[in-house]
Amino acid sequence: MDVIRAGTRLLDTEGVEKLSMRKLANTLGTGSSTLYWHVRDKDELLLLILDETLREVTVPAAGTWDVRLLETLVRCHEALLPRPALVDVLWRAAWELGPETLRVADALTGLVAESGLPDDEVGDSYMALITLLFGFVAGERTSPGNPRYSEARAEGETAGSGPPYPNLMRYAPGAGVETMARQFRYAVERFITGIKLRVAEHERAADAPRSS
Amino acid sequence: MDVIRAGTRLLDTEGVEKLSMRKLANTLGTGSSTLYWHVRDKDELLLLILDETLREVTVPAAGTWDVRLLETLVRCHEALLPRPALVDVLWRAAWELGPETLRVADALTGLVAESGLPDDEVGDSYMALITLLFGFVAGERTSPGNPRYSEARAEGETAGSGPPYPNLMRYAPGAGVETMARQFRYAVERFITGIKLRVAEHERAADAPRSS
DNA sequence: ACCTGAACACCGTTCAAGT
DNA sequence: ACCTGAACACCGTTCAAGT
Repeated sequence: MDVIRAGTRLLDTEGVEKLSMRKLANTLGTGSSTLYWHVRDKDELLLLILDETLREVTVPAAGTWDVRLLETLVRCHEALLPRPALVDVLWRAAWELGPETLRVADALTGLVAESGLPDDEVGDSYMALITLLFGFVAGERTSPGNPRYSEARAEGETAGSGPPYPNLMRYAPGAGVETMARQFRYAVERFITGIKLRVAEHERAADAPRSS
Repeated sequence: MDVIRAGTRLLDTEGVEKLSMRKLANTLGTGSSTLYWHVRDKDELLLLILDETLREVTVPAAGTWDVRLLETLVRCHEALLPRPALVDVLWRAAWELGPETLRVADALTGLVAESGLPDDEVGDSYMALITLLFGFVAGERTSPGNPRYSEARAEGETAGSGPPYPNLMRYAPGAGVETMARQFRYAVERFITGIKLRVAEHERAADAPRSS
């Protein structure tokens, strides 16, 4: 009666919309009420699955903060991508998270702090980075490869007198999982660059405090 | 029988979890089946509400691309924040969006393109920015001010031998809507800085093509 | 300590039937 | 063209009762 293992398998094979307490109970050969002895409610079940999912995420020990930060975030992205529904748990649970989740969160915060950013900006940058992570994962919740873009493009072009949304037509990216991974990496890289420049700004202000 | 107006009011007064087709029909004094003559399904209803919500977002005409981009994103954030559930529509609908939504999306893409980024990076940067937008809005879906953090902090400190998650304890930001707005602005500012540095990199490579 | 059946209070959507 | 009632196929959760 390993509820979280069965739940994980159901999540992986069928997707979230199929993961109901009743269906889960069914695969275990019982009624749904039985589950509530093993787990407080559905939220707790998903939270436990989330924590198990993040167990595999290790934090590189060597290297500069920027590459370790990028690498850790990419590993989180890879871990969450097969189960994108779990980001909703992260958003919902706010602070009541499992130990593995908190471990990764703490490590990410520490890496951001290593950048040399002033203390009061570490939280903001951490927040921005996990928001990118959650957002890029969330975008995968309902798009299993979705090729709807080409339809939209075709529609736009047939509507005469030029495409009504020229910038979207011209620059809109494709879909696909390898694209998403690249886009996430690109986003984090640009943001980390932004952090570095911010740190340099602060250092310049500290070196020559009376020049401005 | 203005379904989208009634739906919007229900969404604003009661929240998404209360916005069901049955309850909405109830406030209109009919059965839920009646709604399906006016609207294809619940998704279309939310999509129409989303488009109406984004109508108020205007794009500043004057100024450099960076401040116009930041300002437009902040306006989107302000518009969506009272109805955070609508970001799920954006993620779900992929490309079948309303005209107002596409207008704003096209404007944002155009502003990113103005940065001077190479064409193949415009889409990636646009994606990153709307992911930040969606993510920061999504974070508000279930946290109406949530002050859970102080509890977690207290719990951590009483657990003896120092806090188990030192970085989280030290740098974790507070909650509150004014904080979220500031955090979003901070995130976009850092990312735009990252874009600028990227553009400079490309320009340097173009000016001295045989130096590397 | 663990499991059961039945019930409560909901959902979105469809569809034949009415006016 | 617009609305109705009844039904279908679901949800999460509770709770007295069993072993």
